[in-house]
Amino acid sequence: MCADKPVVTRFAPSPTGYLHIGGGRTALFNWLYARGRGGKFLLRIEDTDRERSTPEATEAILQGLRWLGLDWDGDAVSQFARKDRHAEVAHEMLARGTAYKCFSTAEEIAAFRAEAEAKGASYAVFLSPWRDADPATHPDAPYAIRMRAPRTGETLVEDAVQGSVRFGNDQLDDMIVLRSDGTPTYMLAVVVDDHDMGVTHVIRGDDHLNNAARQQMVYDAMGWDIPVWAHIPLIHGPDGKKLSKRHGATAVGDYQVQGYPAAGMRNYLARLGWSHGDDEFFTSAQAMEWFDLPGIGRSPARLDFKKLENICGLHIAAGEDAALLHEIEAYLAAAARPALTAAQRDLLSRALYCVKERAKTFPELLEKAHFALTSRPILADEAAAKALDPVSRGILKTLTPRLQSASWTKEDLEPILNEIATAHGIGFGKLAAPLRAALAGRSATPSVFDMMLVIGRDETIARLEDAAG
RNA sequence: GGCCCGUUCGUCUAUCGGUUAGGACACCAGGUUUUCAACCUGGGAAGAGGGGUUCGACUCCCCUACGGGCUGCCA
Repeated sequence: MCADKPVVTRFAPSPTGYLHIGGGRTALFNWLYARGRGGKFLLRIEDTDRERSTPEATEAILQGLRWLGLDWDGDAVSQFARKDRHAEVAHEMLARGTAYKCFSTAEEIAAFRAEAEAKGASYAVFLSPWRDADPATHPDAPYAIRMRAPRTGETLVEDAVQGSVRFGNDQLDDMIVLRSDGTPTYMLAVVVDDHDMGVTHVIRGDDHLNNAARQQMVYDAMGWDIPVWAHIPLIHGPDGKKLSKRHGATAVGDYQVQGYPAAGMRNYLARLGWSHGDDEFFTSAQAMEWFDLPGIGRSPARLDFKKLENICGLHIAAGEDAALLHEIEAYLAAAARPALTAAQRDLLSRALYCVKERAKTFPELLEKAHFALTSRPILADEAAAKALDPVSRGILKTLTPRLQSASWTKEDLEPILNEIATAHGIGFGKLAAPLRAALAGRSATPSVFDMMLVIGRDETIARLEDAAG
């Protein structure tokens, strides 16, 4: 264990697709843990599978991390680029006698497994005949390097989340560390890289819990310190099944396109499988301060979009205007929606105060801010059009002259509108509906006063005259 | 098949042997209201099942059921 050294964590995705939301949470946990302790958060791209790894996928992953605001220290490490070092370690294991050359072919192994299965064997651990072979009998043929794993006893994995987990060594085979083509396997590469990168805490999905036992054997074989393990449960879909495409958004990028704020995403994801008492709504700074391994739960969590939206709404409402504007523009670009014009940008920033508390996502915020972003003539949607009946239009007509001379403050506008309503024997609500329709072309908008203040007197009067006809 | 992990309201979770099992989201009913959002009040809602251990188990142990993971010259 190396618990007292400065913390170094890492996120190690394989670039075979987009950044999965579960991967995003794993990255978040590593980031929080390191950042909260003044440690380092490293990124390593596990691209040793040349068939499936693509540069596009790598870029998609980096993009997802950037959007989530998870910054890593130094440059992302390419695992593939380190293959010579992996091979070097494999040969060192050979020299130490903790690994051996295995000349069994893939066909022989497949045949062994088929036979074992046919006999209904309880397990099919392949025992290489070369483990104890005399080197003099080695053929002049390609060979894989297998680790000489202990055959008896057990391997104890001390996990910060799962507790002490024991594995019978008879369940673990002599895994291959270097393939016959000289390339390293994942089991070797992770260990070598984590060791060389000085990783002290391995926080990853619990699908790797079993792997930890075998990886420990490599650490032992090389005499290296074993990191603190923390295997976190996977995220499931709303139905409790493993999260897959049919659940909708599985990629981090999908959430950006749907307009969720990154701060809300971090908050929600942090709360999924981790808790700090009853705290639900918090900033990333607080999360860094609070995040700890014992707070991580042991059972898989389901995605709950309603709660995600709720948390996101709170973050939008609490957001600082300039930052929100920035993020909204990034959202527009990501969602391939038209960018804001300079005028729209200005209007939106003035409207933010009255729309940010009423939206859970950016598209919703934009819809609420429609009155500020649109321009004459205002097209009323179906519901709004109904509010503009002849009677209402007549009332609007009597309103405009009164607005010409009003000082443009809520204090002054409020009595005027109330007077008009009373004069026509209607409640304020009956007046607000056509006003909303005339000003925004919508039936759900911010307060009519706020809209008037944001777009100003001239625009207000022009829109009312348009609607009054 | 074998090995490993998990199981508290619908969902996320608190509880680390003694609580009327708490909070949040969602839901329902009221309230406020200028629509939406927000907000306020109230409500229903949980320890998978069975054995132990203990004065006392959600909490510790065992079994079963269910869910998940691993079992590759993939990562």
